[in-house]
Amino acid sequence: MFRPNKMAHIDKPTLVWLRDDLRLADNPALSAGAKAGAPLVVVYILDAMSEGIRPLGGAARWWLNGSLDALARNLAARGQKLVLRHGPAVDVLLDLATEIEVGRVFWNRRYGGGARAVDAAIKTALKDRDVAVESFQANLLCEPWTVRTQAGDPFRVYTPFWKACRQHFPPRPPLPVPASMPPSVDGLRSDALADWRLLPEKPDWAGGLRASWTPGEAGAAARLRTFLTERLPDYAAHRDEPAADVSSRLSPHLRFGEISPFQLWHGVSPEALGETAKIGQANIDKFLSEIGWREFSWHLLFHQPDLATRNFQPRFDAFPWPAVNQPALVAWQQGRTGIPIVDAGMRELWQTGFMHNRVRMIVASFLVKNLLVDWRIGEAWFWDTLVDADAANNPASWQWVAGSGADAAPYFRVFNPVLQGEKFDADGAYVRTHVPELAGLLAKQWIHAPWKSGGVAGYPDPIVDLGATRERALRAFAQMREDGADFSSGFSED
DNA sequence: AACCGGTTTGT
DNA sequence: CAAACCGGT
Repeated sequence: MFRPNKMAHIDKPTLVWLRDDLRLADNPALSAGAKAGAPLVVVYILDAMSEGIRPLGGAARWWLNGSLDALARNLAARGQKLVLRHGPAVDVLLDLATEIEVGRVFWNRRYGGGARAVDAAIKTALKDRDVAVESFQANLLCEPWTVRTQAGDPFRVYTPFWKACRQHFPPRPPLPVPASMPPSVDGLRSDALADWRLLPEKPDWAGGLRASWTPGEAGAAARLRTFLTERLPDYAAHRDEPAADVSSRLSPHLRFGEISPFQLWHGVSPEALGETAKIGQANIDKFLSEIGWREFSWHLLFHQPDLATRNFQPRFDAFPWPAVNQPALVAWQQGRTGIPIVDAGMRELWQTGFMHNRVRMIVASFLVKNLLVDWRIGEAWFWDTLVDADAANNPASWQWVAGSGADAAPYFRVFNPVLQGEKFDADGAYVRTHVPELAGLLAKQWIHAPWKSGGVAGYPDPIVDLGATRERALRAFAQMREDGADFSSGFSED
């Protein structure tokens, strides 16, 4: 009959905890909170302390500041507020739950090892207090535990993984922005965003980021519109050309959850594009397969939580990385290696917080194979400087290039940055954009190898010989293969 | 999601 | 003589 324990939470506030899902549209946790018929508290927690949660890099901190600012404004326009708190998420969340006598807590799932441990601990503690907790699928099209080989193992190869993932399609349609949201709880304390000091101070190095990006849900939607109308029609043919400007540039928006993969999947569906768009299926499939690589990376991280520190293929544990050549590493970071396309990429990264995907592979191959620098060191630099680095894609991609990863480039695949430049930046437009020393100084036949024409004043000679370092890398990797008795590879037992 | 050196093929 | 092809790394 009358069941006070079950009814008790109805009027108690609902807490929606936002993390990497800083959007109002297609946000299942927020939509559930809006419908719960109780006061709604929306919180974001800056957690730089919990074990296994990687502190944000500098570029990501800049982005987060803009994204939270945009989110707070969007909420305010709908009569809601964003509560900001900082500290270890378990403590902060449980304190807030007590403070507002919370009835229910909703969030969208995370998939990193440390993040899942935090969420599980909070869920247990809340349930012990008789608080209802519900989590939602919002940030991946395929929950990692639902995609298995016929033998029941996680996939180690991309193509069959994506095929299996696609068996679940079509994904659910995106949810609309909640039509209305109940008001928050009066008098709740919130940190001031500015006090988090997410923005660089002196020096203010973020000018190039401000010029390149608009963090926030509206910026993400604008990028998607531009992509669908201006870039997707040429995507398959030109996505590997860094000067072509056909990539979506949605990665940082996806990273912070300002747009969801569900919105993207449906955004490129024939129904959404309309019959007049005449965008070939090859373009759509190519774009979706990039979404697939994102899914695959999170799938890998789910099954190997220490993907950022441990080789996916254990035989790489025996690889004898030499002591780091510090001047060479700095030259790479600063874009002064004397290899034009490498320097162009590294300077694009430093300037804009982004690098074209093809160029990421080239600069990573150069660091790992030509300079023989441990992939973790490159991964850490990208983590600090990219606006889109996340806990899964960044390490998975570095391991892919190094050859230690899942479905990775074989160890003997050493990119030749001159040939890559000639193939994918044939007229040198990308190099000229980012390496001003080389702009206008050279006929295009030397733009990717200026030393062959006697060099260019003000631009360094190559710091290494590409042919000799290639041979050195092939010898080192071959040696590892001979030495390694353990050819097993892949996921830890879990 | 390569590269390289050597060989064969095609005009 | 350049492009295509091939096998090995």
